[in-house]
Amino acid sequence: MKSKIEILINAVVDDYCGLKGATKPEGFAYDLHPPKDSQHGDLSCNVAFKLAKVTRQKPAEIAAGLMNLLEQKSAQDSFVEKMELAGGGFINFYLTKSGLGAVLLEIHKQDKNYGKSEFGKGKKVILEFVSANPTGPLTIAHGRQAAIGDCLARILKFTGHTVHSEYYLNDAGRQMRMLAQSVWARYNELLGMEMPFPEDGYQGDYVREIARDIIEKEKKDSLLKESEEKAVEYCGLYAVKYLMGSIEEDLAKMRVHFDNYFSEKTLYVKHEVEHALEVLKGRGYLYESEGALWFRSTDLGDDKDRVVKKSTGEYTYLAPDIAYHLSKYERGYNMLVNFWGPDHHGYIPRLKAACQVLGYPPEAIHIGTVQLTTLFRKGQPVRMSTRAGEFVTLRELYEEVGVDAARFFFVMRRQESHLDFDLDLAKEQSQENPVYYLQYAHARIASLAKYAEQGITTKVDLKRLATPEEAELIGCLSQFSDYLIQASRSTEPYRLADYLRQVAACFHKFYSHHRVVTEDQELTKARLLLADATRIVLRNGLELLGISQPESM
RNA sequence: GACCCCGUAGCUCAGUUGGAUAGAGCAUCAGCCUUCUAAGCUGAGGGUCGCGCGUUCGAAUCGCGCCGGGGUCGCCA
Repeated sequence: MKSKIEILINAVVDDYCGLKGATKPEGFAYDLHPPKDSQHGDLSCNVAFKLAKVTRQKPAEIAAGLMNLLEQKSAQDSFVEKMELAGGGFINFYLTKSGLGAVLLEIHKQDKNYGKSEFGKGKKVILEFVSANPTGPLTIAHGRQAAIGDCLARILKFTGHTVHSEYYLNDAGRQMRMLAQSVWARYNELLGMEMPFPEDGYQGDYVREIARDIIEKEKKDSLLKESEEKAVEYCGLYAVKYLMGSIEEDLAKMRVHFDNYFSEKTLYVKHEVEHALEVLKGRGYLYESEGALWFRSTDLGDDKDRVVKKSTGEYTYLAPDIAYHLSKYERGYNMLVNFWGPDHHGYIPRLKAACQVLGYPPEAIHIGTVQLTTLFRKGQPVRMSTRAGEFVTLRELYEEVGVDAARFFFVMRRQESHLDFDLDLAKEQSQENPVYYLQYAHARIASLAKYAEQGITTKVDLKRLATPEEAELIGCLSQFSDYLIQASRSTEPYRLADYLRQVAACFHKFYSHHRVVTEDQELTKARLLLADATRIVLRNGLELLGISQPESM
């Protein structure tokens, strides 16, 4: 219904501008959505306010002019009950009951596709997230990034983007060497050899487990016969394989999907780092100073130029990263989304600068951080320390609270905000737990199915859905696609979680005010259709969040 | 010192990118199950949207300046 009114308004705006001799600016936009207060109709439009700047008139005056034109055009339409001027320039639409309820037929028809859009048509997105170094198990922080990234991937696909999700695997560099040496040291230790543990080595128990694994499953003590260089290299490769196996298992359990794991090492092997620096050089963004190579990132908004190749001849972390992003560009992706930990915050300007040199327009680059999570137990923060090797892993978390609760809690807040994660609440099967609130609504509806003897039918009299609770619920359901587009545009999946809570709230309210199944067969059919439409929205939405949709609870 | 993020009810947070009288949940208090799932619903109390200017038809939202909290600033990764 909304789209029909939108078409109407667009036509009228054009006419009106023509009448006033004004030109509608490029990208002219206005709002049309259900107002907060249902007294203001079913759909409220602020187009007159927006036009005020164009025609330089008072909003109320414009609104009156638009109303005239609207009345002429919509005389033959049956879905608008009445239109009203209000609030100094708002145009409010009151839909007929069948006009309002028409969305239910649409939902029923589209079913699994309801909410899809072509918003992202033509956008090929490469979505990079988690990218945790394979130097230990995934932590809570990675868990949040994983949940948010995966939800966004699902949402972007649903709104018409082509999406490729990727994990950048840092399998080269200093941290890898350190890991290899740590494992090698533990290997020696387990075999009773004297060997000092590296100063900045990884202390966690898992390092010893990897060493033990090598001894038991692979090499026994044969590494001792190799040269140290070879032995350490072997330990490194084995450790990465071992840890990535564990990481991939965690991600699979969390229902997080990656289309690809991109190895940093291949960038060196294929000389893509040199290639990337050549590209920078060719475009005039590279210079030499103090024996090092610098990227002139200040030209593109960074506050300092950055070294890409040290005077020692080694690359900095930035060099392979530029090469990686060049690969993204060369693989044809025209939109970049990266989720990083908050510690990488200061790194964003330089990479954005690099991406612009590589060919991305600024508006195609979405690099954001996901803030940390603090776990709470019995009202007290759970202490986590990576250094001491005694941190709460992602695995411990989802084994304790379950994947549904973990995913929901991780995405329910704006990712730029710090998250307080209440473990007791997430486990509690009670009214306080927000994830159950949604699932409960779904289960309640599912239990109604047995009352629909011949199934859900669309041959219903929509006029029977006449109460405020029904109108509110229908209005809410009709906005699904809007919220998904918003979530896509802002790359913020929490907006979907928030919307679904609204849907559930509207449904619970409707359900407790009115009986669905009554003696009145016509009313029953109409309400069953409404309930089923709600089920479809909840199911599609929960699926996008990667949360199960129980039939009973 | 520079830059970034945050500041909304006692607590945790929304607020549809500038729209109408700022909303939820928790907590507190008072109610609702012989009828479809009470993991739910209804009602009450609770606010200088950190402070001050400005931009305009209109500001919690945008700009500038303060105050308060957090973070980042390596030829580390």
